[in-house]
Amino acid sequence: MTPPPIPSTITLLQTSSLTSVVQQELERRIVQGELAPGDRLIEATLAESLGVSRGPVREAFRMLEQAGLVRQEKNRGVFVRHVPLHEAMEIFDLRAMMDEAVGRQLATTITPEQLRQARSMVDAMERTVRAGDADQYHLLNLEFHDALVACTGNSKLTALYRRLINELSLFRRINLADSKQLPLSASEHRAIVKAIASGDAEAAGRAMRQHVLDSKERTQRNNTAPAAPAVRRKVIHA
Amino acid sequence: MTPPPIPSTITLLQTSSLTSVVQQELERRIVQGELAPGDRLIEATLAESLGVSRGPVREAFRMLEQAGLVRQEKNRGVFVRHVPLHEAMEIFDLRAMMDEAVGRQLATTITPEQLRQARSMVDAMERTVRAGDADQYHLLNLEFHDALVACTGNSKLTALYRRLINELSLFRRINLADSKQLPLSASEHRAIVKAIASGDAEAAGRAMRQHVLDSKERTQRNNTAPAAPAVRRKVIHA
DNA sequence: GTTTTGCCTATTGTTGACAATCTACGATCC
DNA sequence: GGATCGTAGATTGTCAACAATAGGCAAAAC
Repeated sequence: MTPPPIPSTITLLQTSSLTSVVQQELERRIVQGELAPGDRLIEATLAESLGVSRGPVREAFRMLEQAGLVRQEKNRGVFVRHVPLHEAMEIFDLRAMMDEAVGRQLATTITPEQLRQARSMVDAMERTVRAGDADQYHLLNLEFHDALVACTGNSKLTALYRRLINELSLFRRINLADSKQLPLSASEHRAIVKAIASGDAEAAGRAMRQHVLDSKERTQRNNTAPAAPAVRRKVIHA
Repeated sequence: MTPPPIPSTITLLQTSSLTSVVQQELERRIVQGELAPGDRLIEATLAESLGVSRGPVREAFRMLEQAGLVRQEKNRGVFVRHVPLHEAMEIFDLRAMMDEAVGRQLATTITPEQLRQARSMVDAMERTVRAGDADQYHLLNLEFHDALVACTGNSKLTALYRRLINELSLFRRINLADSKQLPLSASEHRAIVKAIASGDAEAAGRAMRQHVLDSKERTQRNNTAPAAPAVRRKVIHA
């Protein structure tokens, strides 16, 4: 009778359990930085603030743990995970691997429509560079890479890629990169799209791989103690 | 007073919650095939048979869901996941990617001890080939590749790799491969170790990649309908 | 003054009960 | 005979209560 009974409401009730809602909300808070690495998540507090009981919260914790966003210590609690530098480096290596494969594949399989979208995203990034808006650039950068991965149609790859990006967001000073380096990053994006458009798989793969490894390099440098000349700091192991 | 209070017992109690035990047990049953794709897991039944309440079972379900081993339909239940051919192919592509990177890296970083172990595993596999024990070969094969990945020291990579292998075990007829092909697979392993030992990164990467892609190819062939000569089947999209 | 010991509180681990939903089966109607 | 509806049983979703553990604080011992 009611033509469009707002199917979104139906699917919402069919798919959304309290657990999944809590999981998504916590994931959002963690990835966006509202909850910082090391923060402790208290079941009862969260449950009350979200208006649910502890059960769904605990189940959401178990999901986030598998996703690598929190760490659970028995009888002690749940903490937002701390991603150390060396693990961030590992993740960059994995990204380099994946993005190289993405570039290679897209060089031969990308559609005109996808190419058009990629170009418009690069355009948008160049505009934010000129505007000097580093935060916005960071967002567009994530979207750009995510879109390219999604273009491959490999859902497994896409899912794993997104997880890695999520985890990487737990690494502290990831992109306080000087705004000096934005133009460089943007031009690399331009080159990537060009290589893909040219249909040269090897070149596209190389461009993607190198872009990620450059990003890794920059992160490495920005997070390595400048090491005061003659003084060596005491190293504290976690 | 008690000299060795069996520290394993202590760590066991410190780390093991009912949830984690249930999770491990279910994972074992699924990966080893005791629970087959499509099987329904009933909370109350499992809880009773394992001697726990439904809470820990539900939490374990949530973990297994994130690991890709089960699928949860709201209000309908939890089912062992069905990995369709196309997804298995995606996983093989991811493995090809990862193993190529593993080969490249190990060519320059493998230690003499690790090399010795790899060789002894290849020896063992060749013995099972001569004995015609396909099941045992399959096990050793998994161990061999797992060991190589672990040798890289990249824990993130290792964890993801293991997850993919786990999921792949949900793909039905994965290795009913004719025992005719075992010698071929074994000789490829020999070649891989040789390439790694030679220190030639490119060659080692190629050998690993090709080995996985061959495996993918064989799986593809074994699972594609023989296609009655002149008749073309209607394709059903999921 | 320092260390040890024993409580006390906050929080997590686990359980059982209740409410909501789905599935199957049989009765009713056409 | 076939389709629709309604009811019953089984199963999941959610909750609140109980048990067990960890961490802090104060009193006692030295």
